[in-house]
Amino acid sequence: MKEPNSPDSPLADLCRQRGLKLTGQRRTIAFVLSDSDDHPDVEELYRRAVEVDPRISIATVYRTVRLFEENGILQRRDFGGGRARYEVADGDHGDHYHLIDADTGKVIEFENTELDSLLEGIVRQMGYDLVTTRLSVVGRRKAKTRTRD
Amino acid sequence: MKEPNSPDSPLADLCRQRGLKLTGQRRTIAFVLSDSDDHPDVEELYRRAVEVDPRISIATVYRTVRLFEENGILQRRDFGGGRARYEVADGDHGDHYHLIDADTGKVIEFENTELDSLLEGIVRQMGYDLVTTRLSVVGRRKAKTRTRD
DNA sequence: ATTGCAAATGATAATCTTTCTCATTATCAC
DNA sequence: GTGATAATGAGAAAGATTATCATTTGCAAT
Ligand SMILES: [Mn+2]
Ligand SMILES: [Mn+2]
Ligand SMILES: [Zn+2]
Ligand SMILES: [Zn+2]
Repeated sequence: MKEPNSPDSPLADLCRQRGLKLTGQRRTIAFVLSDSDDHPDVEELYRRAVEVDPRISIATVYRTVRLFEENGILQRRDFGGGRARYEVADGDHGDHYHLIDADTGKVIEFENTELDSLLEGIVRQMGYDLVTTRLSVVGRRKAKTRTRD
Repeated sequence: MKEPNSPDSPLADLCRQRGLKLTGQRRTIAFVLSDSDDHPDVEELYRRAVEVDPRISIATVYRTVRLFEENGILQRRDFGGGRARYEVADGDHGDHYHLIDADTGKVIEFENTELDSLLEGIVRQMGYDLVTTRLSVVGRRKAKTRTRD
């Protein structure tokens, strides 16, 4: 039987670069993650992975996101819904923050270098080196025009 | 049997002001919270409450912190340890942020008005009103002097 | 002070997310 | 290809929080 030899996803390559064993399941999950530009939780990743390869278990998804996070491939996020959410570390965009729409739950990303350096400076002034910034703001869309009753 | 008529804690008064029924358990939990200046989780609150009044259950502590949070009396915090932590809203100090020592887990509070207004401005510029800021930074203490091996 | 009723409590079961266990399977260096 | 080793699948287990329900309690009206 011939292998189609389809090119691996960027994350699968990263996986190999880190010396991690590249199993079929990891290849699938890496592909799904490379293909995502949102912030899926494990349940959602599992759904997407099963569509690519049905012989995958949710236990492996849990294991894989943990492995990828420990190896700097993924970033874990907490938007307060009780389940961890993930996104690719160093995708096309670098470090960024998240604004969550209070009414819809929609996640909007933003960057701000002034915020970066302000936080860095505050922490330094307190005698610490900044390791991690965990920041998300919840906002409600401003009504630009008053809606009539 | 005469009641000592001990004065209620600030939080118990707040509880009454909000029209919440002031049970013995709530009085105890309110006292414990008023007496705390750290960020205890429910398990820890339960331990402290039991020392004041042993006839209290952890279910009631869970219920009460939720009630207090819904009524703006408590603020829930997430420092990433898997359990929610609580502190009095509008204690002697107003809104503040948290720096967590990466090595010891110690929580250090800080305020910064520049940070307040920068976040407010960023969110406004994106067309939203700021509802909640969820921010904690993890830092590692800077070694001021090199320790010899 | 007593009564009555709605609300709160205690004990424990259930839920939800994540991790662990262990027998089976697959990867990859040789 | 073979073998050592690591990964997987299925389900149990863990840990935090919420739900259930019979019993108790606060408190407002009498
Ligand atoms: Mn989801
Ligand atoms: Mn604790
Ligand atoms: Zn993001
Ligand atoms: Zn605090």
